[in-house]
Amino acid sequence: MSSVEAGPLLAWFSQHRRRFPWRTPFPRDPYLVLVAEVMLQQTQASRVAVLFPRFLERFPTLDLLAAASEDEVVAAFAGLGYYRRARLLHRLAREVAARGWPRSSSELVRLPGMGPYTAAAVAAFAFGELTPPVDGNLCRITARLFAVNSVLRSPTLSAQAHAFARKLVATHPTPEIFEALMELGATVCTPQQPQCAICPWATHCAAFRGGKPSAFPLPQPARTKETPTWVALWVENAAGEVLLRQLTEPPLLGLWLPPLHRGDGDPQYRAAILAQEAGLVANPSLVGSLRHHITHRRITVLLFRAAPPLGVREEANGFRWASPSALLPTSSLAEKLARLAHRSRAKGEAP
DNA sequence: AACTCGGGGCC
DNA sequence: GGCCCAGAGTT
Repeated sequence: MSSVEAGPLLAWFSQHRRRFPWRTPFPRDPYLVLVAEVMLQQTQASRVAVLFPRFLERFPTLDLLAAASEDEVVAAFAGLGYYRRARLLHRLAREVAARGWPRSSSELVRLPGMGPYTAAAVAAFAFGELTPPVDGNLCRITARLFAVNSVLRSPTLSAQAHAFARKLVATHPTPEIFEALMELGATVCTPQQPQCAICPWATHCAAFRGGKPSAFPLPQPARTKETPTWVALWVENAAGEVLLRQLTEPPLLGLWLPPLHRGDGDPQYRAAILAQEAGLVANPSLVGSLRHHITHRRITVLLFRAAPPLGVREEANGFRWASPSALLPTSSLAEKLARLAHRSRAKGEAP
């Protein structure tokens, strides 16, 4: 590990640091660090930068988050994905509101939603602890610097990354080192086409000297991919409300969406089943399709439209009417479906 | 150790 | 298209 030193990294970071709303001076407000780090789990910073301010406006303090209902918290997470994070964040807020903040990573890691990475990050950025948060960036940098033949999230590579960061921070004892490492990984030592020409450590990097920096870490084993077809039913009443149903199993468990049929069979028949379950007599008609990706699934959604029931605003079991702006736990899929429904209506297709 | 869980950005 | 992202929980 030898000649790789923190100095060049910190010098580079001082010139190339990106501005993010959670990057306030150290030590940071633990609540801000918490929300940012949970959102950043498996989510690119540019994406979090869009939704982080909205969430903090909705829940400015940990006590307000703890006082909210779980559904309100999940609704504020809409569009971020991995909604289990929102539920765990809510549980965590209630524990901390009741008992106060643990200040060490070894205690933080026992809280819901806090794994080794997030606990170390909160401890470092909010409380000054110098235990390295080991994330994908640090692991990738470590794999390249030392030509480690491991896949990204293997225990062996994580251990080497932890040891490397610990040596670095020993010479410059500031949590800024950890943020600089992540920034280098996110903007220079990137997964594909790393920018070795501007890397402060290129001359010390085994992967760079070997000529193929992107060969490290080793590629992940291929995932099996599914390409299911879902059927969705769009029903809008005279008040402009849309019929929604809560999903009772993953994926998207607990979220409110237009009624979905996620089985197999003839699409028109599946749409008729949805209409029947919703207590509708109208015959659904196809209005269009869209693609949606979640984890290893590449989903085609066929959207059908059906007329609302006349008169009474009935809500069959598990269904409810809601205006598009209603604060319900939902997915970005809901917005895609709404856009498709309104496009098709604008083109004059039959309701 | 292997799976599951969203969604978007980037090639 | 395929790959990956400031991971954690469950089996």
